[in-house]
Amino acid sequence: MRQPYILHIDMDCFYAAVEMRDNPEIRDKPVIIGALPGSRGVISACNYEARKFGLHSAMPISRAVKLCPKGIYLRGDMDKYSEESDKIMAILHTFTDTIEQISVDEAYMEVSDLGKLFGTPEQIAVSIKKKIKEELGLTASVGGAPVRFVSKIASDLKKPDGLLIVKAEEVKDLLAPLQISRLPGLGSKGCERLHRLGIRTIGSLRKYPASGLRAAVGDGMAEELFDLANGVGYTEICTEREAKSVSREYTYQRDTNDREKLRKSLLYLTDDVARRLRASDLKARTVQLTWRTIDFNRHSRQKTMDFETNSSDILFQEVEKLFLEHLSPETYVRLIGMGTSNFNGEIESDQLSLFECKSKPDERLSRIDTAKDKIALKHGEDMLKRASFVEKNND
DNA sequence: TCTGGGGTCCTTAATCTA
DNA sequence: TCTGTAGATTAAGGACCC
Repeated sequence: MRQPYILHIDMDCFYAAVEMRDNPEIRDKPVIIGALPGSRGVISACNYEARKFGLHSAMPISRAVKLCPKGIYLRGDMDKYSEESDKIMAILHTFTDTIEQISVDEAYMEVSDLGKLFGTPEQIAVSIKKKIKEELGLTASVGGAPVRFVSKIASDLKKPDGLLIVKAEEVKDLLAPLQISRLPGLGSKGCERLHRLGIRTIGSLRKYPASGLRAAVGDGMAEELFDLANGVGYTEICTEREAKSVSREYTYQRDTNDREKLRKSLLYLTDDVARRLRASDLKARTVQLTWRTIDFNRHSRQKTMDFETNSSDILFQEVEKLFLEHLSPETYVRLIGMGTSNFNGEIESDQLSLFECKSKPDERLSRIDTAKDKIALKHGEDMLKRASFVEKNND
């Protein structure tokens, strides 16, 4: 049987790198992409200059500003990054179609069959890096291994602009000294549990008595951890992935229990989700209302309908029912969101739902109070801009 | 002190159904 | 028809990932 070999391609601080390429004057400064100072939010990406100040992705922006007040803070331009991402994927597709895109800046590719055409995995990795650099002015780190998660660890170990090719017989030695947090699926909670057992490195996990680990984390989890520690993991590349849910959420700048404001936000969010469902030719059976209370706890209520839809009106009716039923007027909310899932059924795109046929566009828009909102909705402006507009005007 | 947004998958409990 | 049970499905929340 053919031995798989997988490359993991990961762009270096992607959003920040695109901005630095397009604005050379900020190249040597700390560049932070994410929420703007003064607002609620976190860092999406930052460059290595910013990291020197202790900044990292997911850090609250308020903390980032304290650590690095003179940084260049940018909201970021997802459309631009998405275009760049398409170009990167196009470069990867010049080598093979066995590619699994994980996010805008990351992908796995299977290269074991490409020897005759493009050379060894190392030669392919070098070519990919060179092409991305020459054609897009960006750097990528590439890791290679017979197993997916090891290729990812490899690319990560050599960041930025790195390359590490791991042979099958080298996998165990590479993993042994690394922290268990490098393993996929082990986040802060999982690591804490293992740390309590005295397990800190992947090597020590490998040597831990099986019975003890089973008792601590359960049979299934223990088996999976042993596999990972021994370099055993997924090798399949999934070239096509179907969405299982589509959702949208919004965090208020100030916590609120204003029913009309919450309802209006839900309407915007639902309309956005429904639009995306229609664009993807999807219809959902399950509707979910999500909210975050001031203690930062998340809550959700969902309902599965006996029919499927992508109609804004019907989805809003359902999510509004959940809202009225489960979110008490006394509850202060910091985030509200709606989601859809359960896309099982066959799509008949020419079959509009009964409700949608009956509902004229202007009737839908009449739910929204201001003329400005109507224009925004018609022109498909970004939902968050609209939501913050409503927020400002309601405050 | 402060903690986004959009996802996936897993666990657990409750409910439904054969 | 009643009861118990096992398995499937649904709902809610937790953990994780980028």
